[in-house]
Amino acid sequence: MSEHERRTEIMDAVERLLARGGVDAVTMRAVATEAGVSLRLVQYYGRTKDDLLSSTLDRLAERSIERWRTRAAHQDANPSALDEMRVFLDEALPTDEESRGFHRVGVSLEALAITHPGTAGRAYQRHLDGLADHLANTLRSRSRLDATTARLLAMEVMGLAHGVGTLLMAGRIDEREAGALTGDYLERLRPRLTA
Amino acid sequence: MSEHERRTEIMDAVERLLARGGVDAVTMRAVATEAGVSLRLVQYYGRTKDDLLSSTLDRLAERSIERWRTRAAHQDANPSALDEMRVFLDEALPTDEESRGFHRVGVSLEALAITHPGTAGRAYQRHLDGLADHLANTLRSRSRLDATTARLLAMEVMGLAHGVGTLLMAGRIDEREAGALTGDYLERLRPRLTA
DNA sequence: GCGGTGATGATACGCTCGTATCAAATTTGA
DNA sequence: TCAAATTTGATACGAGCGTATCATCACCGC
Repeated sequence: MSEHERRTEIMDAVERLLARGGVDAVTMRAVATEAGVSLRLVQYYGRTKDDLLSSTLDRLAERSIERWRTRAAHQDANPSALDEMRVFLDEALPTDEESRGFHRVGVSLEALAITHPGTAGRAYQRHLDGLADHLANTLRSRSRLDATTARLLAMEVMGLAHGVGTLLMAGRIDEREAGALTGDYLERLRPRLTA
Repeated sequence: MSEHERRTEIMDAVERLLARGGVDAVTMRAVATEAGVSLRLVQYYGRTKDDLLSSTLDRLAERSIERWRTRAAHQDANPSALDEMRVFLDEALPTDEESRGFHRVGVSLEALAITHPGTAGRAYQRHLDGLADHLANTLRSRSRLDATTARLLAMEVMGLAHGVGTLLMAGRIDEREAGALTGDYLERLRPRLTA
């Protein structure tokens, strides 16, 4: 097996552990077991735990942007800004096991970024920045918002998605309520995007 | 010193540690050092770590509701629903060190609730429920929203506050931008609350 | 005065963690 | 082909954790 494949396999194991139990579940030994290799191997490819975590997180950040972009591409050929926001919110809300795993990663990463602003925390900030750029660019190209307003609105939608996602996962609202909530939110947003 | 005072002092130490470094920073030994007592004493009053954490978190949840309510009481004698939401968002956003500590607690608690739905996680859910009830009641008494809509809007505002707070603490937006963001959000909300 | 009951302190145990060490196996290049 | 380099494996080490144990101290009704 090539070096790159091995490394990919190990990072896959890290991702699965992250999605299942958050950042606490990622120990060198757990990664080894999950990947079906020895502890030494995890050390060999990941050098240190921080290295392993932050490279995995970088890969995950790229994937989360890609995920939303490809989903948007499956929509209408020329979706409105409101449509794009709707797709983003639908995609971001943890309604199936995969996106719940995604949200679990995001939340434990968020905690890491805020309480231990080190290597891994920086990966979360890159994640947020990448997502915000994409959202803001989308808004600008599909509405008449200026750059500043678009960026702020992108942040608002991201914040809402994160917060409502947490309420959903904590069982404070159910999936139907989350849909009604975002639907109403988007209706209030409509005049701002079509003006 | 009475039993109750000792217990209070130890819970205070837990709160300070929580605000400073999140839930990871709360170890039995760290609590002992922070409170200036011996490890044995922390065990004596807190029985087990889970007990200590969840009782401290319950106290904190009550305090967070109280905090917002007293702040709202300092406003106009008869504030509108929109005013109340504005006060809540201002209060919830982590703009000073105290509210940043609060947010740090909330975030690491959120992670705990989602990845380890045990004793401590349930305290977070009580926190959310208490806050949501208060917000929804406020909305109902000061607008014409029906109970269902009011509850959903309360959830939306809570979610937004949490998400935007995280963006603020992660340094993705600054305080001025957060103010502009919530200001714009509330303006869009106005017709819904005054209709 | 004093025995007993709760409060306090010092220390130990068993576990898991990240990381280091050392040896064996495998691949590689001239 | 064979020595050097790379890759894999088993195990050890020291630190920090939650918790348990055991001895001492202080108070208080009698």
